[in-house]
Formats: sequence, structure tokens, C-alpha cells
Amino acid sequence: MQFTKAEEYGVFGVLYLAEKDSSLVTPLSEISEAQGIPEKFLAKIFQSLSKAGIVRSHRGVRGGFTLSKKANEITIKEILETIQGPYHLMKCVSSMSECDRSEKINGYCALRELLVIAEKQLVDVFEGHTLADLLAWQRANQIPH
Amino acid sequence: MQFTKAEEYGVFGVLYLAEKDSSLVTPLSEISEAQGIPEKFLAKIFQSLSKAGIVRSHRGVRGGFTLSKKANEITIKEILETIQGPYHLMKCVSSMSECDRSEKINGYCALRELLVIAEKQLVDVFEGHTLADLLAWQRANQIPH
DNA sequence: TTCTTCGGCTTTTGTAAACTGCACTAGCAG
DNA sequence: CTGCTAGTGCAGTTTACAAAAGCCGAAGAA
Ligand code: SF4
Ligand code: SF4
Repeated sequence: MQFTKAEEYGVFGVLYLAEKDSSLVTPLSEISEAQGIPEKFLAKIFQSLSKAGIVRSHRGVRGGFTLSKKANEITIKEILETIQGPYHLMKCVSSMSECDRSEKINGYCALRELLVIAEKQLVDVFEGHTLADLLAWQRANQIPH
Repeated sequence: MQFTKAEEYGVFGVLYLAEKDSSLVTPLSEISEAQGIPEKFLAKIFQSLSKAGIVRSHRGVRGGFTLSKKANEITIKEILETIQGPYHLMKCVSSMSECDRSEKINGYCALRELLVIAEKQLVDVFEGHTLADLLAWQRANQIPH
């Protein structure tokens, strides 16, 4: 269970928007270049974010993206789940029917029990932090250039 | 960041040993068949567990494996980390030098900060539970055959 | 010695992540 | 209305790693 690049790129892309004045429309090419992310890859990620209502797209000349909510209303969990779907340590955590060894476990799985607990701890962290939190940390700790 | 089959197999393999009398030497073939795990794959997993001192191997006729500690002395974290190495949401969590975008983040990464917090929550769950806990849950909940 | 079971290493297979490309569409500027 | 620009949608490629299988050697019991 590793974080994917898509998730990392998504967070940094949105964070980049959050750093600017919220009325500024920023084209993908700028985000892509500033953050060192392959443009077409980022495009796909932002399409998902756009559909999920996290960012708003503006087409045409001088188009681009803006945040569609305030930074403190966007949880990290939202971003991550939009990009890669519900986050599960194992498929069976979401529903027991996804268990691929059901005939071996005699109706109960202790490992799954533990995974459910562990996953909740993890997701709670992502749910409990918003984009504004990351932004605040960054402003407090990043070396001013 | 998904759990790997190797980890799942490892936990169930060790759990299978824990279910039996600790003096019983159990061959890989039995574990493999009982748990429905490819034998050579399980062999590789148990080799790691053996080196890590979690199980003890016995070669020759009527050989096999036994637990080398009591079930309540084996944490789930131990098992998982033995099989797949230290568990990290992203490489950079273990050491900042693994960051592959270091020139973009200006000395500080807010995402990493969050990942460190999240990972700690996760690992604490695995560290706080032992094989004996899983065994107890299983005995309490599994349908007697 | 001989059979059995683990040990170590190599290779193959399968699948998903990571990235690319192209045709299309919506919107703004002049 | 015309033409450029930037996002949309989907298909395709490449790369990486998980999952599994295979082979031969080593250790140990009988
Ligand atoms: S055996 Fe347990 S851990 Fe594995 S898929 Fe089924 S419920 Fe999940
Ligand atoms: S940019 Fe941040 S999250 Fe990404 S690898 Fe570097 S430290 Fe980790």
C-alpha cells in the first residue's frame, strides 16, 4: 500500500491553487511546470477533481482552474479519494464479499478485523486535515525564497 | 498502498501455526494446502520469517516449522515488516533524502508532515496487536465446524 | 545412503501504475 | 464569425512490481 504519484501530484496541484488568490484562473501548463508534473497526467487528475467539485475548470483563452471551495472546506481525504477511489488496505475491508479466500476463513477473519481498525485510524487523519492546514504548515515552515 | 498477498499469506501462515500445539512441527505443504496458498510462494515468505526469528525451521523427514516465540510476543507489525520491509506510505517518510521532488518543495513538505502522522497511527495499530490477539478473536468469533 | 523437507536463486507471468498522443469541444478575443 | 487557446475524453504505450513457478542444492532423520 503505497501512495501513488497521481495522489501526490493531485495534492500538490490543488495546493498550488490554494497558494494563490482564489480569483486567479491558473492554466494547467503553469501548474504542471511549476510543480514539475507531466502535463497530460495532471490533466487527467484535474478532470477527476473537477467532476468531484473540488476545482472548477474554465475553458477557452485565458482559461484554467480555480478552487471551487475554500481551502478550509477541502479535506485531504476528499482529494485522495477523488483521485484513486476509496482507500482500502485490502478490498475486503469495504465489503466482506470481496474476500477471495472466503471458504478458508470459516465465517470470520481476524485479519480483516485488524485491518478495519487500522484503516479507520489512517483515514481519520486524512479526514481531519484540510488543504488550509497544509497551507498553514507550509507558510510557517517553508524557507522564503 | 494496498496490502500484498505475501503479507496476507504470511499472517495466515503464522496464525495457522499459532492455532496448534506449539511443539508440533508443521510442514509447509500442510499449511499451504490448509490455507490455500501456493506452496513455493509461502516457502519464500517463511524463509524471511525464519531469518527474522519469528518461526523456526526444521529440515529433513518430518520437518517443518514451529513458532519460535509465544504468540503474545509476536506483533503483527513484526510479521508485516519482515515480509515486505518497513511499511511506508511514501518512501520519503523514512528519510527526506528519498524525496524525488526535493527541488520543488523549497525545504519543507506539508504532505510529508501529514504522511508521517498518518503512518504513525497506522503502524501503532499493528504494533499494538499480537498474534495472540488475532487468535483470541478468531476463537471467539469463528463458527465451530 | 536415501528420502524428505527447507534454502537460495532465477525466470516467467500477470496486472496496475505512470505516462503519452490524438481528435474533439467549449469558450474567449478581436 | 473566425481563429486560437485550453480543457475533455479516451486509447495506447511503457515501465515497474507483485505473484507465482521452477530448479538444484543443503541439511537432517531413518
Ligand atoms: S481472508 Fe480475511 S483478510 Fe483476506 S480477503 Fe478475506 S476477509 Fe480479507
Ligand atoms: S515532495 Fe513531499 S511527499 Fe513528495 S516525496 Fe518529497 S517529501 Fe515526500
